[in-house]
Amino acid sequence: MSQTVDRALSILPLLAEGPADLGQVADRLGVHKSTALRLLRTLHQHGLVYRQSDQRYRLGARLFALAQEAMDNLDIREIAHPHLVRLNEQCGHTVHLAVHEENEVLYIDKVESRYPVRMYSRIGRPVAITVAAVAKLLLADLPEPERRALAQKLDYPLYTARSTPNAAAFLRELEKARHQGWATDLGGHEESINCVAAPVRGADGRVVAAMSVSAPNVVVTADELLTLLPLVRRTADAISGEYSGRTPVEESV
Amino acid sequence: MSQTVDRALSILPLLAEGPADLGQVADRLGVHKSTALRLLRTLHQHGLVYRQSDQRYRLGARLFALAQEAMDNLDIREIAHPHLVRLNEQCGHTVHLAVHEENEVLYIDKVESRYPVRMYSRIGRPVAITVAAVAKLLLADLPEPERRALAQKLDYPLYTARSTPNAAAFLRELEKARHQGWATDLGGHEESINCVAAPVRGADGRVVAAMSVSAPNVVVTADELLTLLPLVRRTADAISGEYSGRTPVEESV
DNA sequence: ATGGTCGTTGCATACATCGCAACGTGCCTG
DNA sequence: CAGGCACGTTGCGATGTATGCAACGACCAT
Repeated sequence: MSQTVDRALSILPLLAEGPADLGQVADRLGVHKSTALRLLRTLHQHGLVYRQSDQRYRLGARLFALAQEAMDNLDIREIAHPHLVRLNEQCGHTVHLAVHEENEVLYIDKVESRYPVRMYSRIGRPVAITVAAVAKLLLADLPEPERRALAQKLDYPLYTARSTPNAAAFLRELEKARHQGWATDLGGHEESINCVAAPVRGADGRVVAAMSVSAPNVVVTADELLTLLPLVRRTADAISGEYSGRTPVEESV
Repeated sequence: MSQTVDRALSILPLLAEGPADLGQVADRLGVHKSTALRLLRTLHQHGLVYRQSDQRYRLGARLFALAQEAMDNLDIREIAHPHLVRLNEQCGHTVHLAVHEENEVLYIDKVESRYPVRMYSRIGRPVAITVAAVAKLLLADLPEPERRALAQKLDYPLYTARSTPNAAAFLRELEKARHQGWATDLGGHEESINCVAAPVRGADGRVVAAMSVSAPNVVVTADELLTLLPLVRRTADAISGEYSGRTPVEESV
């Protein structure tokens, strides 16, 4: 809608691929160098890009701060977190919390028992939307026409032999998740990883987030993981209750 | 430099404070509603802002993805990470990695033994620049005039009685760090927390990052923590060697 | 019903952005 | 060492674009 801003913002994903110099930026934007320079300078002033010692530009530090603050503003995360921790203590497996936004599903929290160190590598990253259990729950709650439209637009990469192959299969998965009130991903993303997920609902009953427990085959079989389903659902319901204000934030009675 | 982009980008920190509606954004920008609307729409198209169900705007998901990718592009982090983990295994305390950028110092990695879950709450956040041990090392490496100029510009909040009180004291701290080749923060940020830090240098000898080990008084005294200094310095030197290409990425012989 | 608030649209004007061309600087080459 | 090349930078005039206005429509509360 606004040409100048549009161009300026297009620089960001471009720099996300790696540092670039003025000429490269100008070329890829299809504008004159002087134009690119002015845009980059403005981005620089706001800290969104950084000029490293070799004069090339890369994404700047302010992005981190903004992303942080954006997270802090997601109150669902704050409410859910202690529940996720408790669930993790009970079952020992990796616990995820995800939300849906603009045709993307992304993890906004994660508690991992075994490899705590690698946490940050996933939070904030878009999820494999066609196979992840949490994605199925979040998208299943969309109005039917939107669901169909989205299903058509998506790609269906075959991560494994059990990945959702196409739109029709995906819509069936969503329908199933919708009726069950929970969902699974059995080796659809990575061969040896299974997930069980349950939805978190707001006061109006709409799904606002989804949480899942994931574990590799070598630790527990898919069947064993499914025995955790009641626990996962109870946890999700507890979060729902607190989020929608039904459960007046009590100190765990 | 570019009015339109400048205005658009000013919206981001504004929304970082919390969701806002069109009118609020327009007011705080000092522009007409229709102008703010177009800017917000452009930001929206790029996923930087999100319109929640109550029609208010907040920061969007793309910010997470961008911040992620920005991190991935910091190759110092990738190189350093295994070293941080090893150090953490050896001493058990929290290990930080920080860089300096645009008069800010920020953590870009952290390994924490006891509370892995809260990791994300700090990575990406600016550091208390006047007291943190890593900040002293990073800023000590600046050319003298820049150092003075920066020291004057800073605020010196008294987090504790041992916080650096003013520019003069800060410059003395930097000088000390410069000569020693390491630095400490003994209760300058939080009364009961001590840190020991060492610099990571590039091929040209300039400080490109700094790492630290932090521990609360109740676990180890400041003196005990200081006994870790040789280990911390060795680790930092190992990272320096690998980063500057001196140590050809060997599989730990 | 009705006043008020808020988001949205079309439009004419003013102004900010754009591309151009020229300059400066550093680097490599002949 | 001179010359050429590549790159970032600056000033400027023409054009296109962003701007604010005013009017509309939806929604809520009184």
